Amino acid sequence: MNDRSALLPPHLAAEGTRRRILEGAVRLFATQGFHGSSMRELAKVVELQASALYVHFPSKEHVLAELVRAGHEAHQQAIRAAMLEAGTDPVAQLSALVRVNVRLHATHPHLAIVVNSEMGALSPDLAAPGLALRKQSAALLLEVVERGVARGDFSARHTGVVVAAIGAMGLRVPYWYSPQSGPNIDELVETHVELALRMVGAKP
Amino acid sequence: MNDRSALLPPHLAAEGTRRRILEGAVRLFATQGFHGSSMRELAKVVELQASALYVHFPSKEHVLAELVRAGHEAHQQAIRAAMLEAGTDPVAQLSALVRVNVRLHATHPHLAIVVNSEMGALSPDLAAPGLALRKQSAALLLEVVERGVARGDFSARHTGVVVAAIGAMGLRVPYWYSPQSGPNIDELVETHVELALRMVGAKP
DNA sequence: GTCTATACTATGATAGAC
DNA sequence: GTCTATCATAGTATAGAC
Repeated sequence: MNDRSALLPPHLAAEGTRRRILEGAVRLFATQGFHGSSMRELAKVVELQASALYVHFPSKEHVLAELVRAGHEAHQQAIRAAMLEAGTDPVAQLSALVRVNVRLHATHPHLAIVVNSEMGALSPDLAAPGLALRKQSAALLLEVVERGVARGDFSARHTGVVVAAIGAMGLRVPYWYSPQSGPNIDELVETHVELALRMVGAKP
Repeated sequence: MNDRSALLPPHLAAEGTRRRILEGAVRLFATQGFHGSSMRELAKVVELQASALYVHFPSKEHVLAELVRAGHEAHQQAIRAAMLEAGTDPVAQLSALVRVNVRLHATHPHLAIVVNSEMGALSPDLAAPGLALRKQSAALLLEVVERGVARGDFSARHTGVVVAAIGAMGLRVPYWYSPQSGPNIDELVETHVELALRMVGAKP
């Protein structure tokens, strides 16, 4: 987790105070958790009175919901773009998915942590859209791997476990990676691509 | 996460009401988080009044601390036993570490989730012992992999990233795995061993 | 849009009877 | 060891002035 990395994806539709609130919230929620952060704390970070927050968001939960929504949207958009460029080769498709997933998690660690760790604090209604996108991404990764196995490009046997493991290593990146004390982001990404290809048993 | 799996490791030194409190707490903290659970909720789960909890633990934080302590101790004990049986072969050592790590996470999912997700809620004093054990386990895994590379058994290049990825896939197991809807635990464990060996580029 | 003031509730924790 | 009753504080959220 690096303090200088982008807090929010660049295309997030929020400006001025609303954006500053979201930036404060993503840092607070990532480090202390949603339930471990209060509206008063958030107000202090953004240099407002707590009551002023309610002009921009109807509740604390809606602040989290907006972060989770933005995170999932950025993720889905990145995946979609990557897949369009990847062609039909399973090796290229898997590489593209891992590449974009790890890069996003490494460049937006706070948001990734909030999306991954704090989504359970949302009511079912507010969590549903994110869960749907998540399911979709997982299914896409599984399809790519199973198609690779069917074509003979990959040799993995328990594809469900392999896909979970590939997802896991990307998911955990924001919890340990720092561009200061490790490889740069390009090396991190390409190492993960190489790992994923080994995990599915891609023909060398 | 499976409701019927063991909530606490069998050797935990707690009986009677104290143990029931810890069992209720590990379920509550795993599903709602430490800050998302109240002492009144915990009391209701254990069928006590909230004030009775303070006879057994001086504070809510100490309940969490005891869970975290027990989790780390069980983990370290299991790793130690596995390494003693593994001999000097890096392949056998890495296999043993992954095997025991994944098995523990799969058989005690609630405790694993609490240890991994809620430790940040502890004050530095109460978190320190756990952090030390964690660092030790991570260092051991890194040593095994680097020794394997030095001996020519493994071919991995960025060992730090590879070790983080191997740890990540084990860490995430309790968040997705269910013995009902997937492979049994033995298959899960052996699949992870195979994945880890592929990740480090073990000679076939 | 932001402020001050405040309502209302939930929370961690304690006191004292049994 | 557990109960009822209670305290003190912190929490989310609202009202109304500017």
